[in-house]
Amino acid sequence: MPELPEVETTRRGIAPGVSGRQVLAVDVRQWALRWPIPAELPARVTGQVVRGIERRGKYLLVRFEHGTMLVHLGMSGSLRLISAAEPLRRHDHVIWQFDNDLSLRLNDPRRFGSVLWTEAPAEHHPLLRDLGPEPFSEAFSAEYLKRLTAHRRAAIKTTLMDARVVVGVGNIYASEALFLAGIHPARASGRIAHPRYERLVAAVRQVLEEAIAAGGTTLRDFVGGDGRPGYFAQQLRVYGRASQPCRACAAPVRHLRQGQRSSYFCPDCQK
DNA sequence: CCCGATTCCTGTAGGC
DNA sequence: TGCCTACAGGAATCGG
Repeated sequence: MPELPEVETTRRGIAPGVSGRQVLAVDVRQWALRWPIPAELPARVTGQVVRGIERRGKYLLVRFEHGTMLVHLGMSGSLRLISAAEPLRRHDHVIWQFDNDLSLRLNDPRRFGSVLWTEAPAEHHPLLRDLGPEPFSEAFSAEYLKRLTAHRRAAIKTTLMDARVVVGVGNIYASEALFLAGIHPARASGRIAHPRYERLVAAVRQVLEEAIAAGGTTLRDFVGGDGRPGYFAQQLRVYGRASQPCRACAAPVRHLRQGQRSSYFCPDCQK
């Protein structure tokens, strides 16, 4: 599922093929995604040259001279850069045609993704404005987490997945990071000592780095910009491994439901 | 302010 | 074999 590593993998996969290229046409076949695609987007983007592609949290920012296109992959979305001659697939919702005979295609069976357009500074966009720090930035620190959660009773797993706290960490990597940090997913975030937050910050970074290196995690839909799946699923320590032995201590991994979401943890390694 | 529940969507797996 | 239900999950939004 597209969390930070999958979005970053996508960015790295498509950036070389689209940066500096001109958009010849935009074909929207399904306007109703998580948010409606702005009606003016094809006209705004057509004819412009891609200046570069950045990432903010799970959003891709496609920079043009006169604005920024925001792309979010939701939970089943993928972007592939392929030959313009390739036949369309089911759930290919948006097709960008470039001047190098390549086309970028957004495929999203569940349509939780979004494609938006803004001419204001992108960081002012309502969907980006309240985002927390990037996990690899200095702003994401034990001090920051400790202060932010001082009086919070919500479970740390839920807190980690809140994009206002830190961006990019979804359901899979939240479970993985908490395992690495030795913290129980249901522990109240306000009751975690500073040294344990130090471990958590390092764990979040470690698991995201490992996943990026593996090209992301593919459980079902995800493919990178080149159409290949990610291979981090094989390295998952607890996610999806209920009743299988913990890779550290062999105790059976447990499953827990937190706010309609599945969490996985080792009852011996995580307190 | 905080926090948990609900909501959008489709494909798939499991039960009977 | 086929029907039905549960589940997967990012994240905005709503209600307490």
